[in-house]
Amino acid sequence: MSKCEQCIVRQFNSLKSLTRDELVRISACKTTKIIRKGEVIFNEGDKLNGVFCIKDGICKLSKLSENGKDQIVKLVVKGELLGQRSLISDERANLQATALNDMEVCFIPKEEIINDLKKNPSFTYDVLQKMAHDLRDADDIIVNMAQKSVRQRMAEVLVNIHASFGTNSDGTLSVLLSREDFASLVGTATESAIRVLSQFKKEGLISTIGKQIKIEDIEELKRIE
Amino acid sequence: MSKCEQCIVRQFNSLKSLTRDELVRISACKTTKIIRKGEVIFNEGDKLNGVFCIKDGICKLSKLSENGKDQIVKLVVKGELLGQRSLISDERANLQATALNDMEVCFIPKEEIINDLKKNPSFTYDVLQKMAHDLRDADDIIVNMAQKSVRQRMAEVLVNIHASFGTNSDGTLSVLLSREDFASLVGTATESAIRVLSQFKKEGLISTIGKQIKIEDIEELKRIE
DNA sequence: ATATAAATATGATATTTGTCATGTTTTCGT
DNA sequence: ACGAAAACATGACAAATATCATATTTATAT
Repeated sequence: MSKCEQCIVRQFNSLKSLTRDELVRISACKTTKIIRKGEVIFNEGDKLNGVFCIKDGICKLSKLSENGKDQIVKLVVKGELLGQRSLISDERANLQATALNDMEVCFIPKEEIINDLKKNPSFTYDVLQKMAHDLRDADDIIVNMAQKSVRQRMAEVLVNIHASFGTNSDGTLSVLLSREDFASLVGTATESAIRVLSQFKKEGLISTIGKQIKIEDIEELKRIE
Repeated sequence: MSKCEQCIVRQFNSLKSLTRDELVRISACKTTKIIRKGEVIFNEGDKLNGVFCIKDGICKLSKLSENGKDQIVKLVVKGELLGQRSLISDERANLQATALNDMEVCFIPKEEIINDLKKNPSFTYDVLQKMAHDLRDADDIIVNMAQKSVRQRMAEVLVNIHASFGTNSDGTLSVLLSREDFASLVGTATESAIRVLSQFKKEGLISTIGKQIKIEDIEELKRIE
């Protein structure tokens, strides 16, 4: 099995602040899992007994609303940790995590990592900074959801995905989402999401290759505010 | 000047995890301010050189959207800290803080507290737990904003204010908000907020004494989901 | 390869919400 | 106590969005 000390993914998340000894210990008890596209990593209400370090792939964090629709709260990619909020609050998961493509994740048991959180201040501070950043993002999303139109939110979602996750060699967005996922990110009905995307296409802001989306005029998309 | 070591408010926030020595040091350099209702404590984009500990009163954290409307993200009351997120991220304030009634706050300079944050793991862990909790709340608000109607959101706002901040002796909500503030919490136009509140009144879910609101049927309000 | 299911797309219509206009009530400074 | 300003309230209408119906295209299992 691969070792955490040598894992490049670590550089992108808070685990980089662990000491060599801590890493060796964690490496010894972690388990690696392959998760197929569409599989649920954990569900709302699940008791998480540790955190997941995403070695490869991407997933969505979503929550089911009373109206029966799923709302995506965040996309989490290779390099990031999953489940740390629940671990820290010592609560059951508030969100569901679902793989958007095939993933490879390492599971680190709670007991191993919670100790480091309480003893290694630079690790804790790193996790704290990450969470402060997530909170800022969440606040901004609240304002957008409350004050912007579906068209504006869709434009922002496209720009953000482009900025955060980049493109394939043909210029299409590297994260492949269904129209339903787009709707769930924007917070609208699937039909409305499809309509807005069709409109963007007509206006030459995006183009499509199959279900892949390519951004053609990012400046104009950013101007939709 | 009053001393942090003896301040009861401390028990309600992360400062409770500081050692006696740390408290004495902080107490010596803090400054106490009176802030009048309606006054801005800090603005979006301000560089915060410390955190505020709210000794008395309540304020709103809001953000101006491009459409010119303010969105309230959170209400912060007596006992809580203000500005900790910006401090940790080392960024300018993302939100504006405005007093909703007369307040008394203590300002603790950044240099004094950041050191404790990096050296005292139990303090850091406490701040981390607080932030994890805020993040969960924010995620839930995102889902509500995206998926629920104005009527549902208003009902939730009323129930939450009732639960979090309680009532006066006559049963009216202890936090007095303008209709505009209600609109800004719900994420809707002021007129729409007024209309929904009028409707609730007609239905006997709430009653009003002047601009004070009294919840008459909380179970039915909770059922509006 | 083909049947079947799922995802995408679009029109018609209903519902929700925002905007503008206007009137009433409350608050506040002098 | 009084007048001006702000906050509250409500109607009429416009705009945004959801819902339902129904094609069409694409993916999937056998």
